[in-house]
Amino acid sequence: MTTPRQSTTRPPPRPRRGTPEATRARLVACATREFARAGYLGTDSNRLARAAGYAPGVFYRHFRDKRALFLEVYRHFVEAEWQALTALPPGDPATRARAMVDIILGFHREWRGLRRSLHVLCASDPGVRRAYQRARARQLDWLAERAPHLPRERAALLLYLFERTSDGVAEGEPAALGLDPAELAAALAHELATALSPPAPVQAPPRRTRR
Amino acid sequence: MTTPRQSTTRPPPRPRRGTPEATRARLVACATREFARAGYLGTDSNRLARAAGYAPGVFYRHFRDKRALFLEVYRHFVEAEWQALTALPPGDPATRARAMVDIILGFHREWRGLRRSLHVLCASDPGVRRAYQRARARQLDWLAERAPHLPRERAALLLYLFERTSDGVAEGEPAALGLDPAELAAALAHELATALSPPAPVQAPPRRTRR
Amino acid sequence: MTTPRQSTTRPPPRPRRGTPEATRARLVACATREFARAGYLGTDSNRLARAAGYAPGVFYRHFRDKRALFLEVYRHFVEAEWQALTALPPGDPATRARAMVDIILGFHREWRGLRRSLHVLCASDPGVRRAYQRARARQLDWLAERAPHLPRERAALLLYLFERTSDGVAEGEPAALGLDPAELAAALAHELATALSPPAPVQAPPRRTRR
Amino acid sequence: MTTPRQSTTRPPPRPRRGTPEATRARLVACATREFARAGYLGTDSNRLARAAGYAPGVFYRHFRDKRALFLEVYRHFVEAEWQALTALPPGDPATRARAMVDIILGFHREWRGLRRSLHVLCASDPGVRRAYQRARARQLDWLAERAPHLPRERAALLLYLFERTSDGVAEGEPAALGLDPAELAAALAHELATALSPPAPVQAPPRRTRR
DNA sequence: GATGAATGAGCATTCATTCAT
DNA sequence: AATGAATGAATGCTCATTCAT
Repeated sequence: MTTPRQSTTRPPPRPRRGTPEATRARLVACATREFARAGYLGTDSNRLARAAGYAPGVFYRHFRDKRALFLEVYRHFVEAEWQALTALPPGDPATRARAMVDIILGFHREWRGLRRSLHVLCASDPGVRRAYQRARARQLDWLAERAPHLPRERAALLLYLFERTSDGVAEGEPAALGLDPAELAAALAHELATALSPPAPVQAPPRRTRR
Repeated sequence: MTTPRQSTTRPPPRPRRGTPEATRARLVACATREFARAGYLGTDSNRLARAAGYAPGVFYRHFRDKRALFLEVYRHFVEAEWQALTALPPGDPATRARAMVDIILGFHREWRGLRRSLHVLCASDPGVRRAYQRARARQLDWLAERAPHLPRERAALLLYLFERTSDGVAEGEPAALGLDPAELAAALAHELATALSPPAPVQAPPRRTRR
Repeated sequence: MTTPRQSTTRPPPRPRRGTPEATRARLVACATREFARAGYLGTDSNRLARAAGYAPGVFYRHFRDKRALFLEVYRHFVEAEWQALTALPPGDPATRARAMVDIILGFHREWRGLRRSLHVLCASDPGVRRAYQRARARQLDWLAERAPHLPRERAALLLYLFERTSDGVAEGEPAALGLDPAELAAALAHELATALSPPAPVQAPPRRTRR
Repeated sequence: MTTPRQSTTRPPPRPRRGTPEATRARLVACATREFARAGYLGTDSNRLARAAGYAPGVFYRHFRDKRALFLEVYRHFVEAEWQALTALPPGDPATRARAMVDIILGFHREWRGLRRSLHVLCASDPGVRRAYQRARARQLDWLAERAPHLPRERAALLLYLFERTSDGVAEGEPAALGLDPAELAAALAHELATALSPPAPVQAPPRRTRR
């Protein structure tokens, strides 16, 4: 999942008594595709194992249950997005912000099915909710570090805004709302650039420091 | 559902040969509680009927399936929130914005369980997704009318921001993120007031790059 | 059901507090159509009442249960076929036999759906089985009277042959078996004519008593 | 089902991780008993699995649904009857005919419950109807081959006569009709012997109008 | 007599999970 | 480690029948 390309991968090469790590990795990789395609509720654990070329029982030797596998998949997703974002070369805030927006929107669009599954599980499983919130906290810490002048609450709003908007765009909501997705992306980039910019340099005349 | 008070109502008074409308209403009311309590996936149609004091078969006389009932419940929720918001007395933008934020946060907190169910369904049922997007479009239209100077894209961002933040606050995420919910609410109110205010009065010279 | 014509009858005129007999008759008439159309298992008792323009409860005021209604319908069917057969004008055996075959085949074809329902019920309900056997005994008595020279066992075989063949033809089995329905009908008529004919008048020399 | 003996077998020995074939076979065997005992409508897939000593889920690993299992059972029945008939030693027509009648009557009596189920399904399920007609066509072909002088239509009548009469005898209809089952069987055997006999040996000049 | 809301046992089917092999 | 047959609780839904109005 290093790349969001939803490769039309052929049936996996097939293992045969591999290392636990390899088996686990294969399960995670295939589950990612399955969850993205059919959703968490639409995939049964037998299929998950079969998709990776294993018998049903293998699944439970490597994961406590279906949820645990999903959490692993989610972790990978977060990690991949993270990598993509932090791999960005330095540059002026506007350019960087734009690039980040594109990455984020791309991830959300590409892995829409996974995001849906995440919503289902966050809404129905406290454990996943916690894992999700942990990831969120990590993002917030990162953002706070990058923009020390930004109040933590405002940073949180920014994250929320990004998350919800990205999901909405990925789901095609702009069309349903009569909006231009490109405009939405631009507005998002603008918000991010503003937030990441140094606090408004010098003699900001009246109180309009806000953002 | 005129009030978000989640009354810990005891087993419903119990009917006995009521009108179809009354039965339907009772099913909707009890289902609201059940969905809020146990979640969409945590109840089945039999239980929903029993919760309202009926036998399982009754359910299918009034609703095609569980989803149809949920949509009805959701419609009620949207309507109630709507009523509460539009019932607000006029006043200066800041005060109004604050009141609106409180209403919205209140609804989301009170009906957290319902919101979770909504997320589950939006993520797994295209039909509910559509219904949800319709409600969203309606809100956007309303906002656009109230703040004609606000570009539609910005209005959409505002809605997204509100929705996600409200859900987050309702879920207790601020604590997990080391944030002060009151601060978050204040920031939200500030955004709303700004958006609803007339477009920046006079000779705002150069720096008004706002976003 | 005096005539097998499957009239595309419009929705019944609708009653309103009629005599018990009229209601009962209406239920029987409409049930005949419904059973013929959707089969016994494919028709639920509510629909049966509704088809006749009544509420579900009415049904049980006039019939003990669905089965009882079917028995009534069956009785009508038997009666109608009977009437048609006994209404035939006298004539030479061959002509009469042919006419009878045509009547019987017509009835079975027209009321194929009803026959199917009869098979379902005969096979699963001892009560219906008994009613059916009673009707059969009556036919046998009639035949025995008409052809006194015919051993009762042979008469029974003739009845069985007619019943099964007529059902088969009505179901379109000849096509599936590579047979000509007309030939089948002719053969049937031949059997009947032979059976009804006086015992082979004169000096039948060898043992070729065959029928 | 090699023998029609309806052994009053006790609860099956019980398996424990058998091969799919063995499980399937066990399901078929037990379903045969269940269908014969309680009828097709009188059992459900859960019961069928339990009767074979399995949990409900097992059923669906081996059969699409109850109907598919029944078709399998029916196939076995047809096959068994077939085997019994074709295993008959050669001999003179009359003796052979008598033996065949006895076999057929025996099968129908022994598996009366199965035959009832077949009637139910033929009358309510087009798919089973087709399977049934295919079996019928096969029998007809066989008969046509054995008795090449017999017009196909007459052969069909013979099959129909046998089927219906055998079912009737198995159901005890002779008693209800005041008939002697032995006589019926004899008459049946006579018909068969005649049909199977070579076409009337020598100089039968005029009277052979019989088809 | 007629109504139709309500009943509730029943049924086909699924699927996460276990465990003997 | 891997297999896959087996589990069984759970779920959505139907429909013959009842009975309060």
